[in-house]
Amino acid sequence: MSDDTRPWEGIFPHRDHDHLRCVTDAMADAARLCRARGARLTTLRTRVLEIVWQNHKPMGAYDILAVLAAEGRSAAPPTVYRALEFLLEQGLVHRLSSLNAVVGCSRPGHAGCGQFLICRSCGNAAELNDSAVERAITRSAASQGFAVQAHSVEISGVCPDCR
Amino acid sequence: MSDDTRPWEGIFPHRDHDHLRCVTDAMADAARLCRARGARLTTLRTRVLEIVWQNHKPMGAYDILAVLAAEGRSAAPPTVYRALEFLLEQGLVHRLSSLNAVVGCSRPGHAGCGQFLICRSCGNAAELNDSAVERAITRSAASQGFAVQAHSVEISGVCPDCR
DNA sequence: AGGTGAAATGTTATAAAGTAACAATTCACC
DNA sequence: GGTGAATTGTTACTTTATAACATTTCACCT
Repeated sequence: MSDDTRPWEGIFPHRDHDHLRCVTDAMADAARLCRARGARLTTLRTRVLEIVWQNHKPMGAYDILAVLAAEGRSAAPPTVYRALEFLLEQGLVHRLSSLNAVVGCSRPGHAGCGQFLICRSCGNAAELNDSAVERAITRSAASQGFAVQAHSVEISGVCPDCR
Repeated sequence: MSDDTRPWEGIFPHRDHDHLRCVTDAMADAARLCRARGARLTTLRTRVLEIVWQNHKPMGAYDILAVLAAEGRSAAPPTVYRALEFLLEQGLVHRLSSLNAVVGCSRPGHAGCGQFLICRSCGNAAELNDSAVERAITRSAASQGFAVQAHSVEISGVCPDCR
């Protein structure tokens, strides 16, 4: 079964996973996608994306701002919100509205907006992309005659490592 | 098939539905549930619930505050947030984090936290309670070894009336 | 009925999250 | 190198939410 036909399920970030790999992959994906689209992944936007990818914990705009400020970079709220706006448009990060925070997209360039498992203990979040969930939601809305434009699924609980 | 075994699907609020009935039912349910639980549904909390039920549009805390203030009642943000905290605990309203707003629970006293269809055109929101969606989410989380404590499903689009 | 303590509400102040508006700078393109 | 659009800097502000403490109300007891 090819990677494109099998529903992609995702994995909760393990305590001992190779996170450097997460970061380098994410940055490489971002660069590739933006180049292909003619979107400008500037220094600032790159840095904000790196900060978001520091770990798998959803990060608030003001957390990002604090990191930028600590680096001596001139930064105010709009600096961060505009960079995030770009990254959201490009599908490089996702916004978790239940946390007022963003997290790196683990599968940029692919369709679907994912489901998010958020651990209340360690704070990590995992992006799933379960086609059964997507289908159930699409069907449920369709049964009401409702035209879906976007949806968010945010699941709060305790991850395997923390149990 | 009884009402308890059939998955309850919900209905998007129709333009011409009998809204007075929505309100009286909701207030009666709330009174009954709180009495049964020994929870104190005070005058203020009752009034806030009525305001939330004015219509099917999710309402922000400061919108509620404005209504209370217009009625001459002494009100500040904590007044509203505390009333909402109570109503949320009792499952009488739901919070839609994508809108920073709350909406009346259309099936108080029943399990499940529902899925929400939010119309971008008219602003109305409908609570569904699709067991297929619930099941898909539960399974998806379980496949990751993730213990679900709560989840939210917020679906944005266009309702049947607005199409 | 009056006393008592916990729950609820009032009040003031402040924190946290997000945006508007305009100036300065950078960058792709010519 | 010149030009205009996109990006970033900067200031000020709006919206959303909470902390802390004072006051009032209410169920419960005697």
